[in-house]
Amino acid sequence: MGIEKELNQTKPFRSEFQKATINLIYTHNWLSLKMKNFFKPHGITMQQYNVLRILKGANKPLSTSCIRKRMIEKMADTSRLVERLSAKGWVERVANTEDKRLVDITITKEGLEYVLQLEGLDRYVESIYENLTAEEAAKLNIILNKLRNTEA
Amino acid sequence: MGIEKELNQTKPFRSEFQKATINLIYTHNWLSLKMKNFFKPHGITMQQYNVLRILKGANKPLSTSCIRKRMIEKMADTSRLVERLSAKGWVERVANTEDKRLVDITITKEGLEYVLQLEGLDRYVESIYENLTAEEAAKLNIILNKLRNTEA
DNA sequence: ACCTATTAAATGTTATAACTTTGATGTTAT
DNA sequence: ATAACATCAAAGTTATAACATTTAATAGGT
Repeated sequence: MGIEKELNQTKPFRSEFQKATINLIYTHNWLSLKMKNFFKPHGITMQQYNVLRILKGANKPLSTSCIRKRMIEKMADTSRLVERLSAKGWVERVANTEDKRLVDITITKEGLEYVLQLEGLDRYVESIYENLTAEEAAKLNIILNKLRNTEA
Repeated sequence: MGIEKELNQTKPFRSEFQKATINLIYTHNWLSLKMKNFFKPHGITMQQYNVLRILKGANKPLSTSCIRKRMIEKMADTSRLVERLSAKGWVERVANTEDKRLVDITITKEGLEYVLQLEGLDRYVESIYENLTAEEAAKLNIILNKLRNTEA
């Protein structure tokens, strides 16, 4: 049964494809609720954390649009998201000298410390997946990539 | 590579679990963008469609909280969602006589016609999954259910 | 019967995702 | 060189998801 039961569904799914659609949305919801609750006491949203991690990983200034391209969930609103991070003192914005349309965004020392302080996240993520073996997680990754038609 | 490449990521993932987390969020986003674009020309959101389908499947009046429990994405705001459906003439609200706290919500004839008119959705969903075999979709469902620790 | 706790729906509020427009640069083709 | 087009960030607007509060009704314990 699984998902049908959780949604009180009376009729079986028409196909495994239809079921997978519901299952993906439902599981994403289940997962992101957990993640959100993890981040909440730290005073940061998943999106904001994502941007800080991108800047940390890049190790160089990135433009707003460049950040958006790398975000897990693309947002039309990256400008204001960065604005909020800047208000918290976690990033700095400097106009790019070569292309005046661009704004170079850098993570500050405070922002870096903030991200590092959240390292407990990795352990938390592992704990979420306690029901799956590494092989199953790998299989999941392969199937999701194949679904989106990219190489595994 | 797969997801790392799509996000311009420089460093590999720490584990298949971490990768699966990103992959689930990213794939959900990819999927729901497709779904949203499918629904948009029909003047309805995924959430609203979900509620109409729940009412169609139930074949009897359901209370607001009952609908919320069956929704793929639970919303605190089901009251107002139903209100919007009612404004469009797709559902009707009647106070429950036995328990006056409850509101019985029924799908109207117009709402039913509206849902039926969207049946092309099934074909569209199948087309999204053209990269996966039915076996792979089934495997995906089993892994997702196991992740959430429900029977497959 | 009475008090308390619980449940349901609606409402008020806030933050933000989604969409659109604007204005400033930059690029390309003629 | 210039016109047409493309790109980028920011700002305006709107709809709504998220959170908290309110009001009403019911259930449960004494």
